[in-house]
Amino acid sequence: MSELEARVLPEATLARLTQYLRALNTLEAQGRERTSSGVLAKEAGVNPSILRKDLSWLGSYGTRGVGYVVRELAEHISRTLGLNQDWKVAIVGAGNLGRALSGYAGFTSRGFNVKAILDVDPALIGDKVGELTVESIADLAQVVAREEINIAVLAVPGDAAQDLVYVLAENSVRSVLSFAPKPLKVPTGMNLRRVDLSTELQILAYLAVQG
Amino acid sequence: MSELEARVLPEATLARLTQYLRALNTLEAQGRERTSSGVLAKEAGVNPSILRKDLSWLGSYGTRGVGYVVRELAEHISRTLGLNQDWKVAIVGAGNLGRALSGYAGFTSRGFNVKAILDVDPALIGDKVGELTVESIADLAQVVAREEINIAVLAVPGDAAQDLVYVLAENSVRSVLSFAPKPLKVPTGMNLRRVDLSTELQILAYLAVQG
DNA sequence: GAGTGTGAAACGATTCACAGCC
DNA sequence: GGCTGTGAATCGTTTCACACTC
Repeated sequence: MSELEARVLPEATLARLTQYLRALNTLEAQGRERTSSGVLAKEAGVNPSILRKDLSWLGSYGTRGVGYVVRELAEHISRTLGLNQDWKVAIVGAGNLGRALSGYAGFTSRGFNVKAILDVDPALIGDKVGELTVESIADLAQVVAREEINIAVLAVPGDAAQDLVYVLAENSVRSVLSFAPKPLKVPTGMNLRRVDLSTELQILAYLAVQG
Repeated sequence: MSELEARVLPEATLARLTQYLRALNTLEAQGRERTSSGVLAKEAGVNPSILRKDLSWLGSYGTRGVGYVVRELAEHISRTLGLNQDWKVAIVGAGNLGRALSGYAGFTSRGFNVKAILDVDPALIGDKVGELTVESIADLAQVVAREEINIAVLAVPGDAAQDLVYVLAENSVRSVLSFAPKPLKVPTGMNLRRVDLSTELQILAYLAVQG
């Protein structure tokens, strides 16, 4: 049951790097050319110590006694995260959530382009969603090839999700973000991340009871 | 040691308990009355060892050499998570995401009821979203009181989110699930959890480059 | 024999604290 | 003097392994 894959960056570091990037953009928008781990950490909502440790995975990009050059550091993190290339996203599932995600700003920024939206339901196929037209999941292979999809977002009910993971894998989609409430098995070589909204609510409920 | 010591579940355990609950429901739907840590762990996508350790926080509810009674264990986890009470949810932000969430099954199950949806934009106020009518954030205090809201879901742009956290806190909403891309400061006593969709995509992008 | 419950070991992530450099 | 970069200490989580119970 090895999760395998020699991963260069620790998972936790990876998640924070995206926050630093956002914080650096904010600082740059404010006209700041340089920053320090203290300032940046505050903006990103973490402590300076872990920030420096995280950055040390990328090599030495700061100057002792001075700090970091905002643009330089942002560029370097971007490159590390693979954000200097274009990502083509397909949304699988054209229900409420799928439709909302297809237009969601967080999904259409920084190199992520939603290129297609698909569904199984014949009643939905042909519908316009923003600039896209809902296509059939039966045509997934063609859609993936045509749009050169490299990331899929699964916004379908739990039962359908597992099958779709395999279909996507067969069509060389190797990165999937799932909103299905169930844990999914993934073929080796596929990266899957889950966002589980009802789990989040349940955790809040517990914390509220404690509070 | 002390019996009076507040027993707080580790965060990681808490997140998994919700998965066990879902797995138990699946098993119950299959007509199974009893299960073991092995079977349950497989269904929940974790290893049996951590499952037993997690359950040990709740006390001893299994039988050695036999396993667990499905319904009994589910009931016990439910109670621990505070799911035996009713939770009244307000969605703040009636854009695409807010609308989608208000009808999302994961949000309307297991004791969570979406009771209100609010926005700042006068153009949206009065709109129907499912059975709800969009109300003004200016009326938040009344809405919270009227519907006895105890959880808020923030589906607004990043800049608006921080102010809203304070407004919610002033109105005694102590649990918030935020979809804003920024880390937010929270007043003491407030529980906030974040779902950051663009971070998830960025992590996938990195993993894809690695793989 | 089967499977739980739990100390102890291993692992991983965070924080501390300071040497090194500007 | 100020701030980075990083080993060492700490803290939290997961895995192991086995005593114990049915």
